[in-house]
Amino acid sequence: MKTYSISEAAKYLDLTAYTLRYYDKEGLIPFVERTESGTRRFKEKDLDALRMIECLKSTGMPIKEIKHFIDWCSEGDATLQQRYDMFLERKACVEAQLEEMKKTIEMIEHKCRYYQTAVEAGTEDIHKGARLEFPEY
Amino acid sequence: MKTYSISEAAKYLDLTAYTLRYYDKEGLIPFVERTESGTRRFKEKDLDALRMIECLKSTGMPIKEIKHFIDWCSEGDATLQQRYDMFLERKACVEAQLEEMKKTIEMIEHKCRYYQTAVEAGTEDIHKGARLEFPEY
DNA sequence: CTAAACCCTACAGTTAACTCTAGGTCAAGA
DNA sequence: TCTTGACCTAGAGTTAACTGTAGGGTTTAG
Repeated sequence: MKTYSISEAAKYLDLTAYTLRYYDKEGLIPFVERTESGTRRFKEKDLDALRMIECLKSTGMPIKEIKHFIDWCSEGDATLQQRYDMFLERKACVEAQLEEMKKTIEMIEHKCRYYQTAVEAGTEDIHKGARLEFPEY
Repeated sequence: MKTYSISEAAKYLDLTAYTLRYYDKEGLIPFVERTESGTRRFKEKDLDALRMIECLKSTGMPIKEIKHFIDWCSEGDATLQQRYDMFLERKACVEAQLEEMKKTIEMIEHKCRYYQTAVEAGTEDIHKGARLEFPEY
């Protein structure tokens, strides 16, 4: 079965070897095995788990909470409900973030239009008389 | 014209007074005026500017870069193009984030289905034979 | 008039998530 | 054999963005 060194794994995951050692120290990847001399060997399955960790991280989940999930995984079927609840909560969280992001895009696009007009006119004064526009900033 | 104290402003913006003082120290809100005795008074317009700052922050823009934008605003029409470019870049950035978030939601939803089935079955073994499913984590 | 509840600054402390250094081991090529 | 490069650990350092403290001034309700 093909395995990867820490720097190869880092490259595939777009992380650094430092980061992977840090994750290991924090208990996120207890399943990564070592050679006799102590070198980590990452399996395909380990990379998949790390992709899941990166996914959770991208939802804003702190590393300590991700560790709880990893611990639950090691504890087996007794923790299935916790893990299910966790993912439901993550789903709600990320969907809320999505809504926030839509509002952000609205505001940014508004500003793009504002500045496009201003650049064309050569001055911001063109917006000074507008009723509900942001005047500056 | 109605104005707000730092703690009132903090309340409306869902921030703390500490954070507003910190933003001031970092040069994000040079436009906020003071009373004779040195107390900050926030105008409606200042709150709008702060909402824009929060918007930029939510796109992942660091405070030092937001300060550049604030500086450009103070420099007037000569910096319109920079500001326009900045918002175009923010737009691209946040749209990329949106795409990432869609992938994240996909993965999380997959896990929700995975664990729902497992909880119903009382064991994760139900997924052991699946071809392209993640086996664990 | 006084006491509580604000406000201020300067600066120290915190937290998360890395990031790097020092000092050492190990495996492969010239 | 020797040297180069990748690996290891422990632990220190960094960075961003707050968060809190100490010491002092001001405003307002009773």
